[in-house]
Amino acid sequence: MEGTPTSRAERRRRTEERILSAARAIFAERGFQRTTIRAVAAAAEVDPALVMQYFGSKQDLFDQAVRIPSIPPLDGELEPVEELLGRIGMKMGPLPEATLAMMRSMLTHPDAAEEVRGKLDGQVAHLADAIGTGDAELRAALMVSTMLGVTIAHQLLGLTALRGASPERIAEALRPSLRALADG
Amino acid sequence: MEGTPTSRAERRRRTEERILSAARAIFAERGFQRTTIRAVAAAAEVDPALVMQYFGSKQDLFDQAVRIPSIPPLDGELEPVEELLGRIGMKMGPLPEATLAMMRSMLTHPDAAEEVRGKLDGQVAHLADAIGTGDAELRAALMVSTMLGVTIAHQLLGLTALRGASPERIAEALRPSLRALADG
DNA sequence: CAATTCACTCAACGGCTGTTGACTCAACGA
DNA sequence: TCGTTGAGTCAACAGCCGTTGAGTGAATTG
Repeated sequence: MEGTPTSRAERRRRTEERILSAARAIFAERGFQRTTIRAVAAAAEVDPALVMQYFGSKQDLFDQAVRIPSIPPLDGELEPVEELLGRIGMKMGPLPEATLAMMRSMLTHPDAAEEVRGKLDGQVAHLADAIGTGDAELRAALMVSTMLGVTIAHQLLGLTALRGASPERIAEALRPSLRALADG
Repeated sequence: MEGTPTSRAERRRRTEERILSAARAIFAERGFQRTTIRAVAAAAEVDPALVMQYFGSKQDLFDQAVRIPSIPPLDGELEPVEELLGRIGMKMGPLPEATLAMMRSMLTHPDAAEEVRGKLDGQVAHLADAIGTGDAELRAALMVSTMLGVTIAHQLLGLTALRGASPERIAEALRPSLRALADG
């Protein structure tokens, strides 16, 4: 009926995306070590060997599945602290699976640890520039660490007191705390 | 020369402690999954089978090595927020290896996750009582999450900006932020 | 001293894992 | 139409892991 609904290139594209999607989900749920090529393949309804053939190794699969689009934080235009405080809510909402996978693995997978550390160091430097005064770097690091801790407690650990709270309420309650760090 | 420097009971006690110590160190450094009975045995200079014989299973070894003395938080006497803020410094200093092992594993080992979640929930409830007003539980949870985040960033991830900072400086910089959460 | 207990070792099993190479067969190009 | 490409499968290998059971020899007990 249709003229080739499944070209070879199309099929390949879709299968690759199915594998990447399954990988993201399972990496986010179980972390790097406990994620199995076989489990990813099963979730993608594909033979395990195909995953290897397409992505080379488990580590390569992790790299490609979990690579974050990495929206550069508006380089050049120095985002003021105020606007960052306004964005808190977004960071509390449902995060991309790639980010969750990274965070899930960062304490037990050295590569993930280095990747996250690098990204956080970048955020710290960016924030410290916007703050400027005295021990800006330390306070910026504490702001980033705070966001990290709340995200972990909320999304990864599921602290009881946070499980029912909406991103907006969390962001609102958190704002004075972060402002106290941003100022002196 | 000496009269029985090594009684049977003594030898056993020391060997057990050697195994537990090695287990704590490796669990803290690599987390549950990546820790090998063989690696623990090697570090304790003992046959892997002996670890099994003494502790039953890897999970049991983890439980016993990582069990925290669990100083009850002075039940009965409601510790005021002020005193807790004073204790921040201690929590930033070198933590017991058992605690580090627990934290290292909490994102990838369900049992560790539940244990940590339970402990943190307890701290939240305790703190919320001391706060009292309005949405005390949410703000208490954010205080605990902040401490968690800073500890992770400092001890487990090694954020560059935090690596050179003394516990006292971190505690001092953090205090206004936590006070903002404790008040309205 | 003889019998027993027990700390400790040795060698192996069975399962799971990442990874590989040979194979099948439908889509493709000439 | 026919040879080639390439998506996808199948079966297996090799290594590591938790765990086990039989064994050894020194400390203990009577």
